[in-house]
This record gives sequence, structure tokens and C-alpha cells, in this order.
Amino acid sequence: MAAYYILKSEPKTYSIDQLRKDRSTNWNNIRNYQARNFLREMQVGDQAFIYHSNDDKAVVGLARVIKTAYPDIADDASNGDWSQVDIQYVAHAKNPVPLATFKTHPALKNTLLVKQSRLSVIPLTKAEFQIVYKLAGLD
DNA sequence: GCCAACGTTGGC
DNA sequence: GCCAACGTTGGC
Repeated sequence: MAAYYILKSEPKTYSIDQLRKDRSTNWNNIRNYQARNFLREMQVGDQAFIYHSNDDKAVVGLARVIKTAYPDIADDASNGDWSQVDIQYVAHAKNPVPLATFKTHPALKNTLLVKQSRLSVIPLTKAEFQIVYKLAGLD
């Protein structure tokens, strides 16, 4: 059963352009239990939009999961129980989908992207995914 | 730059 | 176990 997500990132920290350059990356440094738990549910092949917070405030591209959750070791002494996954670049959005669209679109305004703005890993239903996919010009 | 939302920490 | 204080994220 495929699942769908949004991965949030500050473009200054890690951008969709960087992901395209890298081809794939480990998505780490998630330090929030709710987000971590979503990471742990991801399966190989699951699709995840990349969302740029702060500057762009828009879905800017698409990636897919290529490795399920494995330990993300904290870089300080306070080793927590964190996870990371590996993702692979798929495409840039032809038309980035801004947060404002999520807020006004009847089928998207109840997503956690809108409801819980600080959450950095956000699950989407298949229907929500398909709407964003089309709006982004990915089809 | 400000502030709302929310998570974490620590005193009791 | 409660809650005030504080820190962080992210939208405006």
C-alpha cells in the first residue's frame, strides 16, 4: 500500500536544487516524535513532495523513498531515539504549489501542512497527493 | 521583526 | 503529575 508525504525543509538548509544535484540523500535531523513516527512508517517507493518553508512556502518538487527508517545518531551527547530515511530526486514542480493554495483549496485545507504548521513530515491521502501532483504540473 | 503554535524542561 | 518558563519553527 503506497503512501504519500510532504517533507518540509528550509531551502537554505537543504533545497530541491541540492537534492537534484545529489540525486539522493539521507533525510535526517528530524527531532520531533510525531514527524519521526511518520518517517518510520515510510516504505520504499512511497512518494514525498519537497516543501520549502520560510522563503518559498511552496511544494517545489517530488522525491521517492529508497530506504526505510534507520537510526539517526545525534551529534551531541544527548543521543535520542531518532530515525532517518533515504530519498531520491524525482522531479521539480513545473508549477510550485504555494501554501496559500493549500489554505484555500477545499480538498487541501485540512491537511496537516495547514493545520499543524510546525510539523516537518506530513502524511497525505492518495486523493490529496493526486491534487497536488496535478497542480504542480507533474503529470 | 513579531508573534502564534507547540514542544520541552524543570521546579514544586 | 501539573504547569510556568523557555526555546524553536514558520507564517506574516
